[in-house]
Amino acid sequence: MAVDRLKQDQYIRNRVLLMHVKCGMMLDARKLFEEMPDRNIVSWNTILAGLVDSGEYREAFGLFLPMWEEYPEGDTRLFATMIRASAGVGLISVGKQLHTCALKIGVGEDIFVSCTLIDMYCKCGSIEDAQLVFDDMPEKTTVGWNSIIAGYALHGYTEEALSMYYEMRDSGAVMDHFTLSIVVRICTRLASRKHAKEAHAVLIRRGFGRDVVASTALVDFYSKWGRIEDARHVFDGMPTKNVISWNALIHGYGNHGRGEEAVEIFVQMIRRGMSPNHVSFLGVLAACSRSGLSEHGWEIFQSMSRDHKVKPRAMHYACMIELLGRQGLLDEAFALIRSAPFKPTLNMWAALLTACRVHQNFELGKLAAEKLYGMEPEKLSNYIVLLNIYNSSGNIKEAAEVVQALRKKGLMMRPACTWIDVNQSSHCFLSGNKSHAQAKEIFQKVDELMAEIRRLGYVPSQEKHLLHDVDEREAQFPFYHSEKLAVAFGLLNTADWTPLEMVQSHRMCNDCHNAMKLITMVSRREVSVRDGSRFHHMKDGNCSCGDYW
DNA sequence: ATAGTCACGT
Repeated sequence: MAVDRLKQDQYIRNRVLLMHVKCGMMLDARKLFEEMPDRNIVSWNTILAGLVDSGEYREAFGLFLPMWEEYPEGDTRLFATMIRASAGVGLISVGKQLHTCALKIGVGEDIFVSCTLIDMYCKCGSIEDAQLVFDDMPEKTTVGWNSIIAGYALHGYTEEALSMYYEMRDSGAVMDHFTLSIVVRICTRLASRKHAKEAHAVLIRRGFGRDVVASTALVDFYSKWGRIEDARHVFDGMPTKNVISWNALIHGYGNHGRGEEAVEIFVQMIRRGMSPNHVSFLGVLAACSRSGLSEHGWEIFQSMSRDHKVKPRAMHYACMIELLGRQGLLDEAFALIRSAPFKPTLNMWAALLTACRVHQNFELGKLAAEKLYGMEPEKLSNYIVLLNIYNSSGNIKEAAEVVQALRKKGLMMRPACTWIDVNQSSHCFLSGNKSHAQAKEIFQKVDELMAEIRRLGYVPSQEKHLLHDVDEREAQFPFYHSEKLAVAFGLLNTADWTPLEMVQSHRMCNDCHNAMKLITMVSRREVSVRDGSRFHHMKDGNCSCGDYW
């Protein structure tokens, strides 16, 4: 009788512990755990999982050995949790050791352990080890597939990730809302709408249309692929929305140059009682800057810490610097940099540099560029920014020196590339590259287009662009930049009036931007170009970016 | 009774 009572108490104490853990009340949870007279394996696992969930990895590792001493036969839950902790700290050596131990004591084959191992190896950078674990799984479970697919996507192996998804589908494995969320994210990074539409259809058919995460992924997808109305439609149909959903839509409107709507959504979000986070502010401030809504921008910037307890970070400052920069208020922008309550960051200098590039202020621009160069000489993007200003100001000698320095450090520069979706398949173009089957026609078409737009007053730039082509000398001039090849290819292979949609790895150069706008006039086509951070919707000779990018 | 995989920004 008394034993039953004790057991019952232990059960209740574990439930109370779990409740605290699930509510994130880790201080109380730890206290409860330490004061427990009768800890069992469940108590240990509960507290450990809680610590890992809240990112307290050090504390979790501190409990690992004491627990193992108490239960030397090992436990699958314990190992799954600790492997998750090593993914959290990003230490593959720790994860490997746990993997070895798990195998030794015979819990390494467990499905949960295998799945966390796959995830851990992916997050720690070894997709090969993850693949080995996956291959060894006697039965490929849904979570196993999800983890390996997400891993490939995480590492930028987008095509591989997509083909693994189809492999999963064909294997008869059950797909869940996790799978489809991952696939939508993969589609977001691919130059094809076909797969995403299919994923969207599967999602609805399988009854995951109401899932917050999958729907948010769709909102992001449609907005990144130029279908902001579709994004809005998905968003409006979501029964529950969280901060991330709102943020996706705010960023979507901002990226489409529709600042008023971004602000409207932002205001609505607050009205509905949702607390904006730093990502929300990033989106709405960037939107204000791009649409020239400087008053809204300043008001929101000031409301951050005043009303919402969100401290402006460097990127928020960078947005405001951009906002000033667009208005040509370069000195004010410089003053804002100096007034920041922290050391100015790269992004802030980069924003100033862009403003200087557009407004042709090379003096301040050079200062910004040198700041950047000095701050993180090992970082590739700094060289690119510096290269940009040298390219833009025609300083080919300095640009070449930057490229030299870059090579010396062994930093790899990826060639500029543009994808275009034509007749449901995606084509990739590299600047100056003649390997495409239609290369001859394409180059000819570019020449024709250039001649046509010259009549509209286009003057080809004489600048050289080392960013585009480090190795191919003949393509150093911007005539055959990847975006020009892609647009020529699109015009050749689609019916009149078909809008052209392209994605590229890099920011368009001035010359391409100019040429592209004029091409929309001579060809009577709409062209949209997306780079890493914005859309250019071009029509009748104008661009949605307002010539500032 | 306790465990694993997903979505927004840089």
